[in-house]
Amino acid sequence: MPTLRRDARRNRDSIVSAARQVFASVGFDAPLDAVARRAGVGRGTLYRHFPDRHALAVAIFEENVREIERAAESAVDGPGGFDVLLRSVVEQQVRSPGLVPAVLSGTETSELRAMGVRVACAFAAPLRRAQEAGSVRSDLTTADVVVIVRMVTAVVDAERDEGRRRLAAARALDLLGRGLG
Amino acid sequence: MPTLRRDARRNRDSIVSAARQVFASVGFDAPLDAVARRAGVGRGTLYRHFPDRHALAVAIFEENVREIERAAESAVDGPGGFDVLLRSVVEQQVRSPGLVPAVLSGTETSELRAMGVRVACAFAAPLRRAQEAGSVRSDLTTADVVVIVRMVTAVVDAERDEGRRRLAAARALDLLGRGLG
Amino acid sequence: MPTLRRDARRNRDSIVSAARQVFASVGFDAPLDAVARRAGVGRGTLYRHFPDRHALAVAIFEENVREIERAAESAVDGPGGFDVLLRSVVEQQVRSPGLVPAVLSGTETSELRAMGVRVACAFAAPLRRAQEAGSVRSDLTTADVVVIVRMVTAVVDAERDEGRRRLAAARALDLLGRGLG
Amino acid sequence: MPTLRRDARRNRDSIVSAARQVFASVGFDAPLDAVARRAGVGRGTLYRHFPDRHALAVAIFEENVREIERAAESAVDGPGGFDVLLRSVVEQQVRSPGLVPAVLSGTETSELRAMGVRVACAFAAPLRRAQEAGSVRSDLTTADVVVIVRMVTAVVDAERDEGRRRLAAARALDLLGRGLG
DNA sequence: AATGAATGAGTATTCATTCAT
DNA sequence: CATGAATGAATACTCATTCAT
Repeated sequence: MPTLRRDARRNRDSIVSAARQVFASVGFDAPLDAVARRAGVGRGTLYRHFPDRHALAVAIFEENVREIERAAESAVDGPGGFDVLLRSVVEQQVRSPGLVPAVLSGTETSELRAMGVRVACAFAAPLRRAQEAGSVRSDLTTADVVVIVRMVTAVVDAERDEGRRRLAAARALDLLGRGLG
Repeated sequence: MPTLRRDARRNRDSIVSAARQVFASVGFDAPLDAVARRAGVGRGTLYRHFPDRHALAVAIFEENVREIERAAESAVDGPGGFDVLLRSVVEQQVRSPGLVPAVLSGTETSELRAMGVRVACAFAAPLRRAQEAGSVRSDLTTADVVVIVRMVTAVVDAERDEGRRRLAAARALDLLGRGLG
Repeated sequence: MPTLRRDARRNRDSIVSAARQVFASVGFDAPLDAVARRAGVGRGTLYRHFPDRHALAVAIFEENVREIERAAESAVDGPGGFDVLLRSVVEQQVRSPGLVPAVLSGTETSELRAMGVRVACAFAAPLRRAQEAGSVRSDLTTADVVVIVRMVTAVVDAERDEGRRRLAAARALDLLGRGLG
Repeated sequence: MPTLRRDARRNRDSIVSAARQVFASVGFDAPLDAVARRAGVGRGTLYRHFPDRHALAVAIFEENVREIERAAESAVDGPGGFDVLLRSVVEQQVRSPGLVPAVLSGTETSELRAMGVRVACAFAAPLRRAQEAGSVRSDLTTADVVVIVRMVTAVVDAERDEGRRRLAAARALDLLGRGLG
């Protein structure tokens, strides 16, 4: 469905946005009704756009991934691009609570797996440049980057309050950056 | 309940063990019925021992924490004790899948918080010794250790198969140990 | 609506034909959506032509009844006309599966009742001729003919496959024709 | 489940009885809620006993078939046993409206097929005796008997009112008994 | 006029929790 | 005490019908 009627598009967007908020405050197992209500649409409309909860998670992540891809394109230049990109991804996680269970329960899904690949790809160039500049160890792969994001996200998601989430993220990045030794 | 009739004790243990298995294979949101059935007890019995799902999670973690405390006591001696202890905790996570949602959804609970503290305490002496020996950076706190465990667990729990979980754990520990730079 | 714009007419026909197929394969309680989709029209169009499921059933039966009336006109001549007509009606049932629930649930409707009357009328002349020739017992009424059709239909509709439906019809007609004694 | 707790048994029976009434007055597609309500039990109880609508139909038919089997046992004696048995089955249909859709929609099911076989078996001895006495044509099989029952049932179920149902049954039996010729 | 998006009432279904046996 | 039957609130989901485009 590349082209969607204007109003349908608006509804779809409302729903995804509502899902973000509801999942953030109630959890990923929130009633889908609550999502529909907050989006201001009927049950059926929700179901038309997203046949199940998982489809909703995919849509949310899709937006996140796209944002990461955009960030990757802007940040390609210097050797510090990797760090900037990583921090922007972490910041995204700080502001998007409640999605970890979605990731975990859906690891199997090919869609989510594909998104992981896209995130890895987005990091490819900046990572290479940083490694060439010597600011990142040379055996780090893009798969490792995804792992790193996952680690930070886990720490972040242990907190509710945004400020504390940001603090937790910083500490996690610090531990990761300098190593334990 | 320090003293429990022998058979009641056996029931309780069956239930916790069943809960481990069920949560591992179905997920933490499995029907409690499934737990009771696998434990071979009636609904009422499960209910008598554990008023709700959370109590079950606490009981499971209680066993885990106790195991950690035991490991901490055995490993106090050398400067490598910290590393050994950390690895044993990680190994425990490798073998206990499906509990992350429990941790995440229950972070607020005082019981779980208390267990975090106990884990931190268990690490206190080994950590201090490792820092004195210079094998671990001196600004690392026991709270950081809990954070580290959380990070590794998140990576581990992205996999189902035990072998892959162990591999994932190793990579996460490697990233953490040597740092990104 | 005797006069209908050419394209509207085509739409209407597509819908009735689609309804036949869908009711046959899914059952009379199939979603009307499925009918619209198979007809290649929008929901609204289906709705314009047929305000509800019942109207659709009526339209299908209307075609059937008209076919019976045509058959009756061609077969008026000989004393065997009754038998030929009855067999052609039965053959129609063999080829139109899934309509029994429609008949049953809609017995009350005046439209369907009227159609029953039309079927009875179609049989009037052939029946009289057959009775005069002595090949059909004289106390048989046209109402009985409708009953007979219903009986055969019930037996036919217990089968899915067209071949078996035809076989079942033959057996039912045989039982009816020769009596049990 | 050969032995069922006394109260559970009572509930089960209430449900089947309620289902009979509800299906008779509302139709086989009545909301299951209505059945539960009329039985005076909760939704869950209905589901515990009967996982779906079909299971309910099977239970109803089971009672019917058992009644037929009992009738068959009492009526074995004379050559008129066949006729008596057939009439008692027809009378059962007269008093159990609304089940035809159930039969039709479930023809495929092995349970229902098995019940058809049981009905056929019940008729075996009486049929043989009647054939030996010459009161029933010799090529009639027990499968034909099931067909006959189906035919009568179809005619009966075209009426709502019990009196008219009985009348319709009589006419159908008459047509069948004497044949059309 | 045709389309298909939106609506929401109606129904199915699950499962935590209570309670009779 | 243990059991598992019963309950019903909560939730999922479908689909007839309306209506904006």
